[in-house]
Amino acid sequence: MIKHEQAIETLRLKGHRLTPQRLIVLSIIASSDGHMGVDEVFQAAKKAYPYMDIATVYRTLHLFKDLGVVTEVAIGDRLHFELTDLDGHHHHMVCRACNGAFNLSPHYLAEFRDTLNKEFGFEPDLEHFAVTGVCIDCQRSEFKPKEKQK
Amino acid sequence: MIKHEQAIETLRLKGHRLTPQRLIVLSIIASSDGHMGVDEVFQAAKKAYPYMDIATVYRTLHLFKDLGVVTEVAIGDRLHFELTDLDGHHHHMVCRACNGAFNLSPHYLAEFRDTLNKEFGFEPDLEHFAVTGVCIDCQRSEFKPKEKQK
DNA sequence: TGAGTAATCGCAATTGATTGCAATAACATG
DNA sequence: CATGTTATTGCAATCAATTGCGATTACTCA
Repeated sequence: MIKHEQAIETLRLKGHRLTPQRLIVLSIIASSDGHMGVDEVFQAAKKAYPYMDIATVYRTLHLFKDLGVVTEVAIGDRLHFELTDLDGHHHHMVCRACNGAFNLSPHYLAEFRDTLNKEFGFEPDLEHFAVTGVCIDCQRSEFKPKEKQK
Repeated sequence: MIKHEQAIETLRLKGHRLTPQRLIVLSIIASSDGHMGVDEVFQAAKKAYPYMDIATVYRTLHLFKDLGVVTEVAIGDRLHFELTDLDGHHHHMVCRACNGAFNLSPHYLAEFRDTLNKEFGFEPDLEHFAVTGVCIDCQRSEFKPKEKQK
């Protein structure tokens, strides 16, 4: 759990307060291996601290995101968060048919970034990049138009 | 206004009804040269048809999007729509500092698509693609962290 | 042309996410 | 350790977007 410690240190260094709410949210995200939906985080946090408020969860996750501690991923039409993968960033391919998320190594985006830089001077946000599409399995099982998860 | 007619034909062919609400929303989008915010469309539509409901605007825009008549672009944290650029698709680079949207020709994405296809069998949705980042002007005028428009 | 039917609409309620504000509590300083 | 300052919280209100449902209306076919 070294990442956990590093994240706390980052908070202190940037002058943010170490509140129990923040530590709880951090430990929840850190103890999950994949990405978590906001409500998942909220429900888990309420178990540890019953007064936890959904607004605090959102504010905390956004703070962590701005600090680079967590990464935001849009899955379907909902926000998900995961601990930032410090050594070995990865991106996501999200299937709009099954909502599955697949990792994509940054290597595949490097060329694209270079081109935008050279041609337009545009610096794209590709650190936390997710591209939607249809995965190979859902392409095979003759594609049914998207259905909302609820 | 040939696009306008084509869009109406598309509606009929797919068995959708030609309601005044749909025709109004279509003409509003068609008469704008760029992309419009949902509320912009709504306000304009109410002038032509005072009973127009915001839910109808959203449903109509989503229908048009599914039919490929309009293209959805996320600018900042809000949805925008524009008539689909049939001959000569383009994508967007959206600056998160000034919220400006710049066109990007599909050529720059072709390579990326090919790679995902070959490596993973993943078919990305790049027809209506927008990448956020910081434009060249905002990079120069020493970058101020994002501020929400409201 | 008129009646039947299913798509669509308007309204109200709901959802996920954000924000204003007064009360609270984390940290710095003495 | 006590006190003051200010960030942060909890709550409620709000926002953009979506949805359920009964009423309406566009279209089909006799």
